[in-house]
Amino acid sequence: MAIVTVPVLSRSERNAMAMQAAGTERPATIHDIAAMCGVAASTVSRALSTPDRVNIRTRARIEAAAAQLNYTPNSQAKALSSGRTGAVGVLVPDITNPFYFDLIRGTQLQLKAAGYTQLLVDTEESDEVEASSMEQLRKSADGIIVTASRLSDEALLAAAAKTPIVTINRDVAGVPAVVIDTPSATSQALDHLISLGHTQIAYMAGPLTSQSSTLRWTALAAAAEERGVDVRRLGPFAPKTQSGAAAADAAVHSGVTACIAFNDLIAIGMLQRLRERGIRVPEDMSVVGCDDIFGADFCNPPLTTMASPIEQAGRVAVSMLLAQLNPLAGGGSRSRSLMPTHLTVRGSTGPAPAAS
Amino acid sequence: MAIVTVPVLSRSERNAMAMQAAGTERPATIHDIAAMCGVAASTVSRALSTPDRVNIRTRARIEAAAAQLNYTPNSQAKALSSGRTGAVGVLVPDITNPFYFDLIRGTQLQLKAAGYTQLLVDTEESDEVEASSMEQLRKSADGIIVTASRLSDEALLAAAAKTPIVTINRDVAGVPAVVIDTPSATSQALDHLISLGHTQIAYMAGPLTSQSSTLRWTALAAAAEERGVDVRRLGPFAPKTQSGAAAADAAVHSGVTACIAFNDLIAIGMLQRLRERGIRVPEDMSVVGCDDIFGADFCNPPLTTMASPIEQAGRVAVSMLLAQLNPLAGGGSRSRSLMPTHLTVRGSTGPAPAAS
DNA sequence: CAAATGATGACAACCGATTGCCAAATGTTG
DNA sequence: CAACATTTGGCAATCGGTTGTCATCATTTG
Repeated sequence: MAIVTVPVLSRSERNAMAMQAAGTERPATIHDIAAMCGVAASTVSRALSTPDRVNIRTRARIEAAAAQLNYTPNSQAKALSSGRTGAVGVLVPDITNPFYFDLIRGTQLQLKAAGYTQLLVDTEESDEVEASSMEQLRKSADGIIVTASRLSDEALLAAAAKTPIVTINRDVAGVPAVVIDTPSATSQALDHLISLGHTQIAYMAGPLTSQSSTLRWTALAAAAEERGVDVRRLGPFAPKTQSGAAAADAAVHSGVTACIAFNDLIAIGMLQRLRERGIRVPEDMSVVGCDDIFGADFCNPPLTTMASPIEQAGRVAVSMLLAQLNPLAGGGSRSRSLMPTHLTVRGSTGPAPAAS
Repeated sequence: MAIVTVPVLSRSERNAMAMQAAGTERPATIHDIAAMCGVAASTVSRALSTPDRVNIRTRARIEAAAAQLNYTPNSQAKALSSGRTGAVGVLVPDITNPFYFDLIRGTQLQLKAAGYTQLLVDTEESDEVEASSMEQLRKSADGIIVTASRLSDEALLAAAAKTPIVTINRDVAGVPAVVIDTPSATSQALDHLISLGHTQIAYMAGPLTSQSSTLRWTALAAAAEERGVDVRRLGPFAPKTQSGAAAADAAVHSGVTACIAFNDLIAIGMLQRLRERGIRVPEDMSVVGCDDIFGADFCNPPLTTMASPIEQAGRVAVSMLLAQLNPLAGGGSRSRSLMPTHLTVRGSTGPAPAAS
């Protein structure tokens, strides 16, 4: 029986063969550069990451070779040895919600500017998915931005101990957070409605698990008491336009003349339903939304809403996270950032109808 | 001078110390499992990835240990050695555009279902950013979904030779593609307008680099000739609501009674501008959009538009890409998928005004 | 009972980078 | 010119897995 000797191939030989076979030019590695320059791979690594550590002449040679081979470091390998992945996870409860479009845009822009990659994850409004995603991201991302978390305070705190985290619209002591100050805008909305003569007002609540909704209601109820007007809470309603129909019906049935919705989606859904039912906005019913999402300005009528600097919130969250990741840059990173909001009055609010 | 002997620590010892020091429980590795079960790390690897290759009893022990340690494989390391990252890049020209929201949702859902991670990248409508992103993703993703590419046919073809790619709304021979059949819907839109008595119609074109816009215009011009009506092309206009103002003015100035916009954003922008100028829709001017994005149903008036199965297109693109990645599953993967569209008539189109 | 067969699991190389440590080369000073 | 200080760059271990190869052990068969 003949013994077939299989020649042992060096890395570059194999690479060359692979290229020949597949026609697919394999990305260059530091070894390729090292071979080309006649130095060790470690020197190449240093030349590119710690330039001072390498003679300026060899560095120049290496840089030239790198450019010629069109070298780009393999991020996987980098991540494995250095421990940092250059990626940041962004968790949103529902990509469908336009609110998060602006947020995602903000994080995306800021992350890209800092050379990071964005890993977008839809947690489907589920705390379980959220928890498992975070666990997963712990290894594949350097940090996580969690929006409108559905997790318990304890769970969030525990997670924050393991991974750098910044939350958005979820305030837990000990976890850096960006909070959009809609509760204060809620009072403005109430004053706006009161100035229009409304005294019977409803708050169309969001999900029970939403801290934002709770905070808004608390602020609203306090302000209402203070001002001596009647504000009742209806719902909860899912933050989708479809829920707007139920919300509209509930509002009409309750006899109020104005309502403040948890968010613009519900408000826009209400507008549609009210129109269907022949109830005029704002003549018969005033509607205030929250967030000023895409569409709030061109719906019918245009929506009076509490404008949130959503995209900016995303950017700030990224900045806070990056400050946490690279403490060197100084500038003591604040652990909490409150984003101001303001009321944008459009066509969906008007004077209260004469008492019937 | 005393010689201090630094004890050499084993991996697990170091790990233990790190845990003690930081209080941060480091994720378990196959080595931890191996140590716990008294087997080699490679055996653990096989037990988890090639179960048949390992005795059922040891496998059970390993699985138990893995569960107890709450083991999750490190995706970076996996990617490094296996060559596959479990991630798919999704390139969109502009995250701002609501069209891509639906698309992103579709890809996200389908990718997650298949256990893949989505890497979202905004190419900012720039061919350079697009090219560099693709080069970057070549190593950090198993495949790429490119929407409305700004690259040349050659560049796309070259890229597709190096990485599995599926394009959306960009048809290049040799590159798998999902194409939304808006050109055919354009003819339907034309017929709809003709049936309403319009004879002077404008097409508000999108970016010159957009193949979709060109194809729609070609189909529209052909259909117009066939039917003997006058359709002129105006623009190009950027696909943003802000461009709608210019588009509206151009349409009015050209004297047409109806226009078909490249997409809903332009159409919605037009509606706003026309309203500002006191031009009634649809009494004075009919407007047709394209895509049926979020907001098209509740703008004022609701927009007649060519409805695209956007989310579905995203899902199909993912399926095609995954079929390309795992050819084993059989089912000869088609290289081109045409998504049907249809006209959704709402309030923005009406009978042509009596000749003035 | 010995030989052939197959199941099982350990060893070690490898993926592409980073980094501590050390030796060689270079430069400086007395 | 010797002694010492500094660069400079290579070696090798490491990150956490995967996978080819091979020795070993148990089982079946002649």
